Amino acid sequence: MDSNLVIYNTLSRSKEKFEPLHPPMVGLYVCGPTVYSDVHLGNCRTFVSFDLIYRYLLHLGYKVRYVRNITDAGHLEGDMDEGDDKFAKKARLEQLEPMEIVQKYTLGFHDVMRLFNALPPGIEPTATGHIIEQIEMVKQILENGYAYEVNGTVYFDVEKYCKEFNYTILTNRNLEDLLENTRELGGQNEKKGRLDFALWIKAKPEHIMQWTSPWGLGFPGWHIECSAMSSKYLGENFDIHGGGMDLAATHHTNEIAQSQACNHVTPAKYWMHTNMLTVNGTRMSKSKGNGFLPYQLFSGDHELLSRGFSPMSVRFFMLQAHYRSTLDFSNEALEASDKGFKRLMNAYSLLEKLSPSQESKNDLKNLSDRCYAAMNDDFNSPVLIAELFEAVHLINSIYDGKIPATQKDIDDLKKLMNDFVFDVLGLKEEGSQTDDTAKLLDFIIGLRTEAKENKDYATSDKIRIGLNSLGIQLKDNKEGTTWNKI
RNA sequence: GGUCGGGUGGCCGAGUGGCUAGGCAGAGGUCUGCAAAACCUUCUACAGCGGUUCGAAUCCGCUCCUGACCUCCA
Repeated sequence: MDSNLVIYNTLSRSKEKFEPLHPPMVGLYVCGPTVYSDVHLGNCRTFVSFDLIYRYLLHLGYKVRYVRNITDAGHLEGDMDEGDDKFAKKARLEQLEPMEIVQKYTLGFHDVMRLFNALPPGIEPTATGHIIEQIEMVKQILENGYAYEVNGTVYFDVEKYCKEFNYTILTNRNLEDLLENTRELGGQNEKKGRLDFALWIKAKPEHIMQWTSPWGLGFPGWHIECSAMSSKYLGENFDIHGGGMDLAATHHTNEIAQSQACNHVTPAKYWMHTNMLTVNGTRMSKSKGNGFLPYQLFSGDHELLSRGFSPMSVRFFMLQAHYRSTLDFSNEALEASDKGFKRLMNAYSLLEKLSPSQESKNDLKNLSDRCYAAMNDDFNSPVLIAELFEAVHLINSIYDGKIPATQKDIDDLKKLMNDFVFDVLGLKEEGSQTDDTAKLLDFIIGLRTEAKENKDYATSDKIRIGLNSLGIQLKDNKEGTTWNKI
């Protein structure tokens, strides 16, 4: 299990050789979605990025336990002192039970992940299913002296924590600046320090989601759920913790503090953060209202889109950028990716039709090595894709009879494409045709070939153009006519 | 205001001291009844100004522009 994988660790702000704590096991925790509305595309990018990471770790032979939570409780909205729960609020608006909201959007999230061909995590714990664990953790933090209770709410004592630990270790911010510049929250403030955050929040009587605790009826703070669930399933110290970059400064910073205060150990060895998806250079986010919903993208039902794009084209589009770079979203960029993706898949389908030669000068080992080198360099999928287009070029040339290839070359190419296109990048062929369609098309193509042989080009063009308008593209080659969906 | 990132050809995006990815689009050609596809060729950029160096898109400095976080967000 000695891979040459190098991972960028936010903790050190540098690339580090990946050495799991207990090889060949790898513990991977990713902050999942808050299920009070539809996932937007920015969320999807993060989960597609971690799907790539998960898939590559699996491909290398690691036994990965992948945990991704569902936040379905206690996620505060707006001012902390109001103690409003997002689920309860949305429920009032839609006249639904909070758990109906949770169920609806959890199912929607899973549907979208399936469309993007993202592997499901091994464990997908919910915050509401782990109230006891969260309470236990809060109790331990209180016992260790890093928290205090005020009127049924428990706060984490950041200033005390700072005396012993580096609170801003993830983002390297200056503590005094933070103290000076953090917005003073309005209303009567119960907190001792401005940076203190809630571990447990007292619920108002009308609050629907609430649980009994040693501090009365309430609900957990946002940050504690990830700490409780990651340590439950992966241990107090595990390999990789991931999430969107926007979580680093607050959520992950507080997770580290909670784990330190509770278990006296930093939770994860490697912290990985994926960058944002932007629209016209600005971050796509729920609060900005410029987020795309996945179904809008698939159907083309959005003012910025000229048409719909398939989930695999979008996945390919995302993978053409590195996970730590921002990716700007535009109709034009999607068109480009869509064509590139189809070209890649077309080359794959040609693999079955190649005829081998006795000799060749192809160096498939070298190409394969370059593919691994790309992925080993912090999961550099854009470089991997560039290498795969080398393979596309080679396959096309072999098919055209311009470059000879032995049967072994062809087998190696198949393995390369299967390994990287399907297993690692997680792409798949779309719109799989039924046998009936294929038979039908073979019949129609036969008619057209007859027409062509009779030089009845009016009929053959009519068939070609007609099929084209139905989304079937015909291609005349030396050996005959092939077709593919546009 | 503080912290951390960016600015790469028509577009998207890698690279991060010399070998100057890749995709899409554009141009020319081969093939073809036409078309498409494929192949070949071509177009060849690193915000600006200085500096270091034999050599810089890559390192350093300054300037300009821009993004994220600091407040719920992947």
